[in-house]
Amino acid sequence: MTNSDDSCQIEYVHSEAVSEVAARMADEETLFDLAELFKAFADSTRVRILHALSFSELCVCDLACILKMSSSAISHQLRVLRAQKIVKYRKDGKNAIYSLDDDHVSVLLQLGLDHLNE
Amino acid sequence: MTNSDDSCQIEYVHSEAVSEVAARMADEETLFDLAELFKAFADSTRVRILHALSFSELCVCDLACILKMSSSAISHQLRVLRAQKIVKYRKDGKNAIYSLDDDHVSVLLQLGLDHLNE
DNA sequence: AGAACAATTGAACATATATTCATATGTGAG
DNA sequence: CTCACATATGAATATATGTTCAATTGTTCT
Repeated sequence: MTNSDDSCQIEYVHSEAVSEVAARMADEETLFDLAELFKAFADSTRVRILHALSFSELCVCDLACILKMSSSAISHQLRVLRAQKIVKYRKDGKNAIYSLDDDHVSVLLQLGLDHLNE
Repeated sequence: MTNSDDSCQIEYVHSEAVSEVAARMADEETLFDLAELFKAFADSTRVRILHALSFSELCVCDLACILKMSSSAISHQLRVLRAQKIVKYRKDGKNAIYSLDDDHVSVLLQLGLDHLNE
């Protein structure tokens, strides 16, 4: 006998584990936001930007120079990173000096690298 | 005088910081792989799968039940997670029982949640 | 062997997104 | 004020990606 929800045949699966896990799941909005956060790290240009900023604060032009990309492309990506509060910046004359927003960011990057090297 | 590389006007930027950072940058391949890793976390379905697996090992059908999605959709996403060695599985009769591959995964998820709650 | 089920996979479609190009804004120098 | 420059932004395009649907594989049970 299948459940009316065709994606869930409750009679056939590990119902104890399922109900326990279902009860402990964080709300969807939180997990959605978490995915949005990881999306900010999910692009090689942005990862390179963050990796560069883990060594020193830098302006848009510096980043463009280091990554050999246009300032426009960098600026678009910094917008994504700003939106997730992953980087912050201050204005210094014509320049916008960017830096990592907090320690979580370096730690996340390092943890990712650790995973790759396991 | 601008550099021949139009994305890099070395005379105008913070050349000390730029050259120091450029020297310390990890190779592009590593950073590309790091972005690929984060991509695996950059989707709300996959985040929900991983969050669920952080409580208990589960088969595809269990996950479909918990997330109220088709087994096919879940399976496609598990493929992405397997490719990054984020989840592992064992066969148990008709079922494939999935679990998180290592502790890094839970730590990454938790660190992400910490960032959201700051 | 044949039926039922779990899981996987390929193709297709719809949506999201990264870069480019053109343009706009704001700042400092002359 | 005007020019040069740094940065930001909107539109457009090309590419990547998530889900659905259909079909396949592999297992258990009779």
